[in-house]
Amino acid sequence: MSLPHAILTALLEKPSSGLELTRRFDKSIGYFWSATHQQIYRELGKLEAEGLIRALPAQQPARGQKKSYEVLPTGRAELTRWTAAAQDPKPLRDVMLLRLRASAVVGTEGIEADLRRHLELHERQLAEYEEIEKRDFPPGKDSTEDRLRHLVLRAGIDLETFWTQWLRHALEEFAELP
Amino acid sequence: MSLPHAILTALLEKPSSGLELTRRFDKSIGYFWSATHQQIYRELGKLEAEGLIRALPAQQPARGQKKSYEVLPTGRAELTRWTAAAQDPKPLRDVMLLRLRASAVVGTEGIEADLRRHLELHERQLAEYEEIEKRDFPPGKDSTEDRLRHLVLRAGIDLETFWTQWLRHALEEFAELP
DNA sequence: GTCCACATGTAACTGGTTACATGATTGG
DNA sequence: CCAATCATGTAACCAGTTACATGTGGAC
Repeated sequence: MSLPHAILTALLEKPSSGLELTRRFDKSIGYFWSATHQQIYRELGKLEAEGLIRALPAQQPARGQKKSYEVLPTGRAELTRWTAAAQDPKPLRDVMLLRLRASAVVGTEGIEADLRRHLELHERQLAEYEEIEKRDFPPGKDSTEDRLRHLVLRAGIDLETFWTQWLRHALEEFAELP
Repeated sequence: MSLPHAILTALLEKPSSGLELTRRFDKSIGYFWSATHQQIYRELGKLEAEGLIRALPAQQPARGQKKSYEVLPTGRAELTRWTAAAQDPKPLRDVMLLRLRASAVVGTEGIEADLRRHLELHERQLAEYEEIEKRDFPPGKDSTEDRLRHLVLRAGIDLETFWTQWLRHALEEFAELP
């Protein structure tokens, strides 16, 4: 039950239409909560039906016509409640680790190339995050909002750093394998 | 499509019944691919229907009777194929980061306590992993299988280390917030 | 007028979660 | 014989994914 709250957050930052939301998810929020346009439209419908958001009065009708939404007070209240409520961290689920474990049983043939490819992907992601940090959080800016957003970006940077380091370590191990 | 391969791996390590698998998932493999007994039974049924595993001939019938499975050659081949095949890393999805981002909009009331709780949980998990490392991977043991399994455990340790450090950093930031 | 990009949606499917049902075995 | 535990399973639901459908408006 997190997608509706991701949408509420995005809409509070700026009222938007479904496609605008999709685009913004591809950027900032999507870095830690991705969503496709189908998911977003479905969820917008539900949120409107529940009275947490409403369509901005402009062009009403349906297909092909842009429809923007804004958050209602009940929606803000729900987001506030959800943000403060305790939630357990989800257990890790990682395919590469599973494959590595499987390779201990069926052999390591072929997996090394994909480890290398993943390393490249994570290096690219890390570079992108560091670019954003340089652009959006130069030293000195420190409103509460900025500090919180910077903290989230920091998690992304540190996570990608972890992966690149671990993947390099893994590749070294592979180089030594008989 | 990873649960069947997680099960194949576990069954190759040791033929087991559904409940035994569930227990072993709660330990080793479940640390990076968790599954409930319902999922496991469903998947065992599918794998048997596809001819990748078979029930060990012992007691046949149904409810209440233990039923153990072993992997057939086709199953091993499928696992080998899957392990070597390239797969893209899944984009990150983390609720706590989303909540932090939301708190930049609706206020930080209440979230700090849960950050603290998560820190404790991750510290406990880290301690557990380090215990396993001390027990199962003392310096010197280094068969290929051991090295691969150690590599996977290392990822768990480094990930939990990342989370504890990041959460401590986050709590320090909160302490400084106006 | 036709094509393409923009924009909103529907439908079917897959995988994971939650709640519950049922039979077998064993210790008291 | 009864309760607890072991063991296998069903059903309903929810969220995310994939494929496709439909309408609008502007560029050429």
